[in-house]
Order: sequence, then structure tokens, then C-alpha cells
Amino acid sequence: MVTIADVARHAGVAASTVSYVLSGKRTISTDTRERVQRSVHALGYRPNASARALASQRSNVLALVIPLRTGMHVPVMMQFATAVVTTARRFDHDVLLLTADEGPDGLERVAQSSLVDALVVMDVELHDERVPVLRELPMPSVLIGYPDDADGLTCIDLDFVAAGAHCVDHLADLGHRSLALLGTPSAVYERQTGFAQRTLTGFVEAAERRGVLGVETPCEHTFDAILHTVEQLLSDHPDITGLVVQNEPIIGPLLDVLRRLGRRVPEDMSLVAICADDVAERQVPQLSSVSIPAERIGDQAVESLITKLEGGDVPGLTLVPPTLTARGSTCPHVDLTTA
Amino acid sequence: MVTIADVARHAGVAASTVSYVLSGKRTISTDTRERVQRSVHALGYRPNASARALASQRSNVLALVIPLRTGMHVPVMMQFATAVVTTARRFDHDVLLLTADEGPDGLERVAQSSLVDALVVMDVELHDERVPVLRELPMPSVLIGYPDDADGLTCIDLDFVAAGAHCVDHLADLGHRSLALLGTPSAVYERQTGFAQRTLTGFVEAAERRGVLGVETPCEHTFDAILHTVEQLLSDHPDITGLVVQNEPIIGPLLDVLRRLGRRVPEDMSLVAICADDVAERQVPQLSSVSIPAERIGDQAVESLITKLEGGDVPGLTLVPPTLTARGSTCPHVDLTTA
DNA sequence: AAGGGGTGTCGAAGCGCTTCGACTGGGGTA
DNA sequence: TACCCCAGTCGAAGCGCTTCGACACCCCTT
Repeated sequence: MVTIADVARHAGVAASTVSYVLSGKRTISTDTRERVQRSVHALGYRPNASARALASQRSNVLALVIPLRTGMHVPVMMQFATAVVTTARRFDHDVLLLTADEGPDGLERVAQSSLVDALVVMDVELHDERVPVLRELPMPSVLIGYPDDADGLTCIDLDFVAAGAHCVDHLADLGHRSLALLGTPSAVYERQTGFAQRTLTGFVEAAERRGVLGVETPCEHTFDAILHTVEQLLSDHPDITGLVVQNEPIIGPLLDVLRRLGRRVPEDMSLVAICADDVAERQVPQLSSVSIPAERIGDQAVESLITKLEGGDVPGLTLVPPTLTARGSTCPHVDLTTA
Repeated sequence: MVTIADVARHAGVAASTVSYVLSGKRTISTDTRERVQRSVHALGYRPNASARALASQRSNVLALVIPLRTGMHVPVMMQFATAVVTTARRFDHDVLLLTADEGPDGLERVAQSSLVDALVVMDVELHDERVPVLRELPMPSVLIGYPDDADGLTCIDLDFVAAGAHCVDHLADLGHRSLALLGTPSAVYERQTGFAQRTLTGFVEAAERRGVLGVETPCEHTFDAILHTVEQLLSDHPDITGLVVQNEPIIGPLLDVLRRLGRRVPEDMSLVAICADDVAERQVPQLSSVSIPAERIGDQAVESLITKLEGGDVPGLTLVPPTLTARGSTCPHVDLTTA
């Protein structure tokens, strides 16, 4: 393995000069610089990551903590992860993958051993035991999602309150007076997961504000559960004509269930989903939806982290505004009683 | 940050003694050992990863290269990734996440900079440009999937040839005489992806062996594509009564399409999927399927890698035998012409 | 009683890099 | 002409750990 000393010898300079050529931290004459660069290429030199990290106190590695939990929608997570890795590489960093099941100890481990320079933590709960740890850690971190007490933290998330409200507004604007939120599995609510709770809040508040009925129910992933949940919902509230769905894996079966129950989408039942665009577009009919800008959020998380690493300031909480795209699954409600 | 010297001072021993206590590479008296361990706890000492890596020439980090490609089924990949991380942790290793879009250069980068000790490469194509690089790298690697020329490599994969054959045998045993393979999107075949090609091979060979009709067609992910593909298939071959599906995301819509076309599953059309068990079980009816043992393969990959790191020998190619679970989507074919 | 072989511990070297301070020489200034 | 400054380069000192050889010391053997 070729070292910096080999390069220095080959170029006829000191090792430190090679280092400065590579880092650009001191001015080097054009002549020397080019000679060194030629040697680097000729020898195929790659700086040793550990040596560099040891000397510079920087590993150039970010930790990414991904959830492994029930009810999480995997493709969206993968989009986050991909965005994080890609953006990290843009800033010359690599990504160490941690699973949430290592818990707070895992964070301490990688942080205190200087394995990583900073952390990105996904799927943060409202009362997350990792949050106090993150606060004490001697390195910056960014949360995707945000806890109840976000003091001193940097958090980025889609504004799910607004997302829930947007869905209600869209349906209310179309004349719907009775709406339901078909949510994530109940385990997700019980965990006090931020995005689920906040969507619910936005949904309930907006329904109240608009003076429409807004009921909500969690929903498990199996076909039978979906069928049962919807049947129950429609028998309890037969006048419901608008559905908000925040539960990506049930979308396909749900359309089935509605069909089976004789409810046409959108004629008998308007439907807005909170899901990735490609999922919405793949359905028949294509779904009106609030999309999850996973890539944008992942990018943003890494950019903030890099900024913090460089000593810059970033906002404590960045809420990405949701956008609703109307597609074929929503239409105006024709009120038969006044028609 | 507390260093090994701090621990040594606190315990009244030399730094090297602390090191030996921690690594167990030399015998240490019970007395000293316990004293050192107490100091380690008291001070909350964590060895610095870079220093350790530099001195020992081992980073204790594995690279995991995941695909980011069209047509890959994300949840299965995630299962692989999760298994790899979890198993790596069991062996006291961490996992660096690389995306395939860094290509062969990415492998060289992390390997030659000693960022990682070994690599796990997923989604290997029959003619994969990363394979020659992997051969030359000064560290062990394990491929999930395997290329045409696997000489000198360690590969682990589900035996997809057998998987394809199993599906045919299952259907043929039930009396079906005309079968179709509904495969991955054509882009996956064009890339010469191993699992798709091999399943096809197994399917075709088994059909021939069993003397049944076996036609195959790729299938894109959109609903319209599925509808069109199936219509075309059934109009070209109206006597098809058995379907093998290797394309996880289309499974839900496909069941829809069949219903819409008036084909009941399994009465009019038996269906075997090659997919994760939970996907098969979530459908109505539950699908007979060959499962993808992602966890087992991921575990195995890491175990082989660790064995290689320790100088042990591992088989060049490990083919995990597929298992077919019969569920509600297949039933005996009643031949109306002889009935 | 002398010698030999373990066992347990220490000190120092070194892993490959960054970075600091110091040095040199040439060009500008006074 | 003397001086200063700056650009450009070097050497050395670490960064925090592992590991090798050496060294005591004790117990056992003969």
C-alpha cells in the first residue's frame, strides 16, 4: 500500500508538502503542486482513512440511524437513506448504517469512539429516549422528524400538521362534509410517532375549523383488517364521502375493498393519500395526494449537518411545506339532499 | 475524551496492559484485569476507532453496496441490509453504506483507503464490471447474487434456477399444462441480472422436462402495463391456467387484473409467486410462493466474510435451496376436455 | 542451590497522516 | 543598501492505539 511518504519521495518533496497539496490548506507553487499531483496519480496513492482521521480528528463519516419498526413504510425510508448517502458523498463523506435497535447506546458507541463526525437520526418519536443522548453528544446531529421537546436540536420534517389540514381543506373545498382519516397501524400511534400524531392533529383541527365531520381510525396492513375497518367506519358514519389515507401499504387493497363494497372512487368516495408520488400515480384511478419529499428532506438533513460541522448556524426546526396534487381520486361532492 | 493512557494511569498500569485486557491477546492476572476493567467503567473509556484501526490495520467496518436501480424490489433489499447490519454487529463490526451508483470506483475508494475491511456487494449482474475490481482488491468480499464467471469469488444466492423449476413442478403436479412466467420489468433482463435470468432458465427447463407449455413475458410496474401484458398473454395463450410471478410490486394489481378479466384465483388461474412470505400472506387469497430468505442470505454473507477475514475458508458458491409453500392461490387443474 | 520455563507486565516503536512553527530566499520598501 | 515581509517548503511532533521484545519474578525441576 502506497503511503504519503512514497509520494513525497517520488515527487522529491516533504510529506507535509504532499499533505498541503491534497488539502489545499497552504499555498503551494504551481510547479510543486503539479509535480505532486503527477506522483499521486502515477503511484495510485489513496490517503489512509484511519491515519487521516486520527491526525485530523475527522473521520468524514456520518451515521445514519434507520428504523426497523413495524408499520414503517420501507420504500420511503429507502429514499431517505439514498438521499442521505448521495448528498453525503457530494460533501466527501461516507455513511455508516445503524439500525434503531441498537438504541441510545449505539449512538454513544459510534460517537464516543469517533467512528463518525455527526449523526442523522430517522423516525424520531415524540418522546424519544435517544433525544437526551443526542443533546449530550460531543458532535452535531440532525433529526428527521421531531420530538415534543426539540430544544437545542436540529430537526427537519415534512409539516404533517399542514399535510393533514391540506387534505381536509381539499375535500372540504370540493363540498365534502364528512371525512375520515384512515391512519397508520395503531402501534405507530402508541409509539407516539411524530408524523402520525401531527397528521391527526392537523386533520382534526382543520375539520373543526371547516365545520365538517372528521373521524379517524388506525388501520392494520392485512386485507381483512382493512375490510373490517372500512366496513365499521362506513356503518358508523354512512355519510362519509371523503377519505384521507396515511398508510402507504394499504392503498392498493383499500381500493379493492371500496370496490368490493360498491363505492366507486371518486364518484361515491373521494380519496386523498399521504404517500410517495409514484405510489399515487400507480393506482387506478391515480390518487390525489400529499407527497413525501424524502429526497429533499434527506438532502437537507445532510446539508445542515455539514454546515454544523463547519461551525455554521442552522435553524432548529425546518418544516418542509407539503404540497397536494389533485389527481383522479377526488371530485366535487354532489349533495343529494339539496339537489 | 478519555484515552487509554488515562485508563492506564487510573488503574496504575501501562497502556499496553490496558490494551491487552481489552483485547485478551495476552494473559493478564485476574487482579490486574479487574482493576483495569473498573477503571474503564469509571472513566467511561471508549477506544478511539481511528487510532485502533491505524495501529491494528483493521477498521472493523464492512462495506455494503446496495443497488439503486429500477425494478429492484425495495423491501427485500432492506431485509438484506438489515440482516447484514445486525449480523455485522454480532461480530463487532459496523457497516458502511455505499450505493451502486458509485460503481467500481467506489469500491476501490473505500477499500484502498482502508475505510473498510471487507465488502458485501448486492445485486450482482451476470456481467458485472465490479467483479474484476473485486478480484484485485486486497481484501475479502462476498457477493449476493453471482456473475457468470464466479472464479475466485465468494457468492451467495438463492438458487433461482431451482426456484423457477419448483414453481413449474408445483403447478404441473397439480395438473396444469400451460404455464406462464410473469417476470420483472424488461430493464432487469436487459441488465442481465442473475436472479431474473436464472429463474427464467429454471422455468423453461422445467417446463420442457415436464412436457408442459411454458411461456414467459416481462412486466412493467404500472397498472396499465400489467393489464395489457396479461390480456396479451391470455389472448395469445387462452389455455394458460398457471402463472408464476417474479415481480413483487405487481402482485396486488395483478390480482385485480385477473378479477377484472373474470379469472378467479385459484379456480380459473393458479398463481405461484416468488416473493417475501409476508407479501404472499397479505394477499387474498394468500399466495402459494417461493420465499426469498433475505435474512438468511444476509446473515450468511456476513458470516462468510468474517470467516474470510479470520483467514478461514468458505465455499466459492453457496446456493440457498428455495422452499415452496402452498397456500390458497393454487389448486388442481380440472381438465374440461377429458372431464 | 542452580538452572529453566512460564506468567504477567512494561516500554518503545510505529501505524500514516495533519499541522505547527521555523526556515529560506526573493522582491519590495524605505 | 539594509530591512522586512511573504510565499513556499520542511521537519518534527503528535493523534491514540497495538504489538513486539524484553524483563522480572516465581515455581518447579534436577
